[in-house]
Amino acid sequence: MNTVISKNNKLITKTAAFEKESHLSYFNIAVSVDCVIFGYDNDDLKVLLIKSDLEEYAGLYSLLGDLVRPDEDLESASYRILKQRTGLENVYLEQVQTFGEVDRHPSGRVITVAYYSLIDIQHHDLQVNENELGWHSVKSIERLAFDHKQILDTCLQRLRNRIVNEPIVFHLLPEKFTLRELQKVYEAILDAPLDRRNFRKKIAMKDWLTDLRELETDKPHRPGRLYALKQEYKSPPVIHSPQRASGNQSRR
Amino acid sequence: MNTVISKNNKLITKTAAFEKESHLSYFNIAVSVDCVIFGYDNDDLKVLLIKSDLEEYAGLYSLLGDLVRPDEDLESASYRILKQRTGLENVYLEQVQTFGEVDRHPSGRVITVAYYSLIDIQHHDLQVNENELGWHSVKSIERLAFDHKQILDTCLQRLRNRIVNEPIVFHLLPEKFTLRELQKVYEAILDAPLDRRNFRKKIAMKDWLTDLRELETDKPHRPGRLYALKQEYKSPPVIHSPQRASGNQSRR
DNA sequence: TCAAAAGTGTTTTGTGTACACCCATGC
DNA sequence: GCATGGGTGTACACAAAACACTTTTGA
Repeated sequence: MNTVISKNNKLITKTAAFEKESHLSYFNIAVSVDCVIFGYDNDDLKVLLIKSDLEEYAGLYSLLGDLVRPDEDLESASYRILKQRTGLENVYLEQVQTFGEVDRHPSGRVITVAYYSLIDIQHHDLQVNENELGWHSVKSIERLAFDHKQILDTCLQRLRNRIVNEPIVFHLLPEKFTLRELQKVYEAILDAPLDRRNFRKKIAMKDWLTDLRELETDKPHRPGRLYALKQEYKSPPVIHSPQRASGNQSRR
Repeated sequence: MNTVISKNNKLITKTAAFEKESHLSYFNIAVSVDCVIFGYDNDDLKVLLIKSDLEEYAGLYSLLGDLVRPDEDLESASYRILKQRTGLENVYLEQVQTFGEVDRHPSGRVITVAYYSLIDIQHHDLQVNENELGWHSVKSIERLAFDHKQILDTCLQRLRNRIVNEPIVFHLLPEKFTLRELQKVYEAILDAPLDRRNFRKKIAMKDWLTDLRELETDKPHRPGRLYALKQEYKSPPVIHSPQRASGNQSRR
């Protein structure tokens, strides 16, 4: 934005300071971030929710979010929430969409920037159950506080689109995993069964994995090979969620 | 729609009221929308820009944007800008991403929600040139005020992804058009040449068009057939930009 | 020896891509 | 009759999808 149109439509050059003064009255919209924190456990895609503390939504759960502070970036706010709630620092985070309907929040005008995040549910040291914070099966969720059901649906759809071409589901898994485990993650996210041979072929083509030449243990059946994501794809978390083209472009 | 919540609104419980009070100091982030308004003319993708009126960015152009008012939705703000600047009301609009770095705006903390829009450049009745408002070839743009170059790039990437599967480029064209004109729009957006026969085959497969059984006129060569987008795809503008799956899903 | 899952290939179908010739029109 | 773009089909390569049997392990 540059600009408010002056009444007489003249081009007025002004300093930023002046502009700030003249628009102080607009500075009364709050900005929050809401994080859809996905985890995977027991062949099931989960999301981290907390009991809403607003009476308007008594009994309903909501996503984890907080107001953005004036001196913090949107991503920083999301990482702050993730750290607070899960104790994790290096997580995958992607901005999805901003929800800003006038009446979406009963406390006043709050627009919220939605992020989703993928974490290894086994691996965090979070304070689940404190404040009725806990994991919920995504499929079973029917209502949430605010417009959070819509936000969840939007983020889930984005996740489904992303996993096809981007090596990100690995954030949900431990370091070492079998192809069966990987397939089950995909099936849980897509909520659809996949053909085993075709799945393995497709994953092999992506060339994302290293064969660790180890076998899983303590399974009551033939053990599977263990794989890990190749180092080059273990990128640091995405700081500024980029647009990704649907094909063809370079990889860092 | 309710607007700003009054201080003594009964619906606000202690908790909500307390939350608002305790966070009043956070209510000083401004929210803006910025619109990347695309047009198509002379085989070239254009974007509508205005000379920045901030001294910090003297001489640079910027996107069209404005602060969001406390009582207006994000989309409403975008439509307001579009109406103001182009006179058009029923335009295609899609939310893309929100940019919120602390220091992205010299006037203070302003986070901005980026939208892109597609309009028929011939058809609007806009006040171009007033305030140095005008169309610029997207390819030629090297710098913009603020982070607007990044916003433009992000929106362009989104547009490129969308046009493959969604019948939206038609918003850039007049009602009737030939397949050559359509192909040129795709080439301009994708910035790549396309094979004519393959292009026609692909468009035919989409089944988006009606053959009007008319020919273009006044061309110094064999006239092409005129087509129009099928009525069922002439959807009203997208109010709340949805997530679209990348494949496989049903078509209305 | 049984239960459970691992591992593996071939065929068919559809899609993407490369490529060349004749046709209709205005000038 | 020539310049300009309109209109069309085929062959190949590759990816997606359907589909079944043998192997390995622990209990």
